[in-house]
Amino acid sequence: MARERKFNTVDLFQAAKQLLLEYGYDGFTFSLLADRMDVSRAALYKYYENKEELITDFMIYEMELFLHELKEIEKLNGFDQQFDFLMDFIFTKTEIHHLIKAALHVLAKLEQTNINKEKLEKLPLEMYRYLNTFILKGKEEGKLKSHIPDSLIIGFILQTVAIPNHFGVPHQEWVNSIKEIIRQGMFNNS
Amino acid sequence: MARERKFNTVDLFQAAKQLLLEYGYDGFTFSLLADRMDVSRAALYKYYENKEELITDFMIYEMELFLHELKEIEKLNGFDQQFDFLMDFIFTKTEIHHLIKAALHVLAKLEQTNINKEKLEKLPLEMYRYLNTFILKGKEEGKLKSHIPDSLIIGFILQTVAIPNHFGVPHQEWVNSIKEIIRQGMFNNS
DNA sequence: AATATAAGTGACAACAATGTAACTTTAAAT
DNA sequence: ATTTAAAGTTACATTGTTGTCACTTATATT
Repeated sequence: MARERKFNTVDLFQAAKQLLLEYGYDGFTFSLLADRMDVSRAALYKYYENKEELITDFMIYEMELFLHELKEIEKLNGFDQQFDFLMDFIFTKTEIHHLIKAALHVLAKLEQTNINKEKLEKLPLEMYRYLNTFILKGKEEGKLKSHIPDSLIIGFILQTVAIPNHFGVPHQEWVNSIKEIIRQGMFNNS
Repeated sequence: MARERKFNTVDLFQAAKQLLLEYGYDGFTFSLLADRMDVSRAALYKYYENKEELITDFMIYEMELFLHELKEIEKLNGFDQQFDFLMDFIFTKTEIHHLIKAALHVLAKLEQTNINKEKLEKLPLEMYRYLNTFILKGKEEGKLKSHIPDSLIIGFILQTVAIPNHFGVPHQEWVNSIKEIIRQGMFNNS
């Protein structure tokens, strides 16, 4: 008994993602999104009470997807292979880093009453906890230095994707160098 | 023959800095700044044509200050001491990292006509060039691995200040661990 | 004391985003 | 064919920022 929908949620999130990466959280508006979806602005209000709710919904979707894909790591044996997988994986998902940052930005402003707040707060922690088991494995296998805090190891690895390649070093060389620094540092052994 | 000024540029920049870090570039408004300075909004327009001009002026001031203080590094002898100085220095100036990011954000939107554009573009490069001589020294002394791109080494070091310390690791342990990772990596030698 | 002039203010129009309410359209169910 | 209800649109009031202009205030110079 209802009319056909002009757009689906996945397409909407796709467009929202592009706009968020292009304009940032503050630059993102319903007008922009409505235009891009060829739909009236008011139509969006049928599904989302406001910008916050739409964006938090989108972020939860995006981070769950990321976490789901990350779990492929379990299929690999041994820490070394998993380390390589993780590094390559996050470099195919550089956007997630920006989105997580945006998520923190949103969280700071979020109304206490927002339904999504709790869920959105949990997801980064879940990711950390998940990666933590990976770190633990590395330490148990004697691969990772045991005296370095787990959270720093995780943060360090995730942060590398945000290093700006101002001078256009070729991607593979860039990634390989980063892996080497993480593994053995940038100093020569003396 | 003129009335006394209610505020000076340094105080203004101080307030602007706080507001920028608190609200981000987009959240920063003349109303906010005027309120904080106990001055009418229109008064600000006597000195700056718009938000862009004020913020770019401020950023140039801030980055020049940073660069100036960084040059203390020249008083130290040998790469090892300079490395330590640099690491400690950027950790006393974590805001500069956010400001540089904001600067890039501004640059992207800046009108071609903006007088400050050229100058603002040059400063990060100047900083890179300056740090580059430091990197070169490390390579010449045989301390730094010569096959890792200079720009990555610099970016890597600068980026470490942005790693979020979600779990509140004590500052000194945090910084020391970062130094160790940068120097020798997070893997055990095998 | 008079004056010139920079410093500062208040008020206005223009613009854009937000959220809502009354309306129209479409298609499935009866 | 009629009804029903969700999908979508148009139009409006509200809010806040922006930039500008005419105006007032204060002070150094004459």
